[in-house]
Amino acid sequence: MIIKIGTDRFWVKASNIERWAEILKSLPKKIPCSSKKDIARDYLGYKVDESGRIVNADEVYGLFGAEKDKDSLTIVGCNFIKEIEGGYELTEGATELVERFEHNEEWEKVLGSQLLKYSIRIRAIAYAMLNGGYLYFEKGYMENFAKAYITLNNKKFYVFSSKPDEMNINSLMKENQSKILGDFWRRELDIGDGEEIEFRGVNKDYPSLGSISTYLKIPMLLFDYLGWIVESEDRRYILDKHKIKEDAGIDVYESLVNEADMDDIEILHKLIKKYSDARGFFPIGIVGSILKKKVDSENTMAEEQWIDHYFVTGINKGKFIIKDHEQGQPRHGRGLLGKKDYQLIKLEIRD
DNA sequence: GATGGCTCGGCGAAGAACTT
DNA sequence: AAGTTCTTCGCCGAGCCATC
Repeated sequence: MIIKIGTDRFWVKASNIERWAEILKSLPKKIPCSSKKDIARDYLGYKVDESGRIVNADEVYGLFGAEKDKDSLTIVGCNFIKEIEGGYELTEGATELVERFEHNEEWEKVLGSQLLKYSIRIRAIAYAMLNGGYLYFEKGYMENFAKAYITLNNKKFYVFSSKPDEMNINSLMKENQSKILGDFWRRELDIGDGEEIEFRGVNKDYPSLGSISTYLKIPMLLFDYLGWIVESEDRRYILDKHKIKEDAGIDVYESLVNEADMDDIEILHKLIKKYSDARGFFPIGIVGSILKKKVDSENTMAEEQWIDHYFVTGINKGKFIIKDHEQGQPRHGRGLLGKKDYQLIKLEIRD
């Protein structure tokens, strides 16, 4: 599947982070109209020039999501507004943003989270900064974008550079295309887990690099404002894993982090989510077995012992609290410490 | 296959910041 | 002060797609 990537466009003034929330607030949930231009002109009061183009169009176009045409697929923006029969509608993310904005309830986090979910270039940068890479600014955060780079796997990516012959953001986006596309777009676009994808430009093979630093500095400022950016050592900046997990949500975090870089607790969270029933009970034998294979496979301790040891140690340290337990079916495997009535566990994990 | 409208993004000018 | 690099801004040519 070839996915075309349009230029990432955000609100125009970097410091004006309310702009998108304000725009979305003024739109109805369902917008009957025939084009983006109509939304800009009829609902938002933008001027349109004599040849029919929206004046100052950047911040409008960035709000839209993916567009499927006959045989091409283009991601044009952050998926706040999407096309439906007879017009457009606000997405879940947009509705939540507006709601939180109206009550002034940490709406900035919702905005940041949406960018992490849907902006491909932002996902590429966040991916690098969460998986062992760091962003280097010679003179301090957001100083001199042209010289800033991200180091990942011993390679330097000049992610804000518009020079096509440098290692730029397009090179970074190629590093792990599948992960960078992410589950959110996958679900939205109905692209299977195994399906190969490739990012292309809208008009050319490579996505546009024009004014890339102007555009990308806008979310970089938002992330700093949210406290997501930390300086790890001399001018090397990374994303704060805990804050991203807390503020943007565990799903967003996991969609950006390689399993190899997750710790046992993160993987445990993931497994519990996958294997638990609606009440939150999960089969400890099954989850424990997968967990051992993922985080401690070379340990020669017998699996049953390992599982008991892992959970009992956690309980004794206060990291895990058993909220409830019950007997399961034979298919649920062995219970904790071999006890039948501890086959299914409901666990609280304290980070 | 041709037409026309709608976007996209390239480009260049001008402004800002930094060097020499 | 003049040159140089970095950044922003906005115009408009041209590519893309829908429609006929």
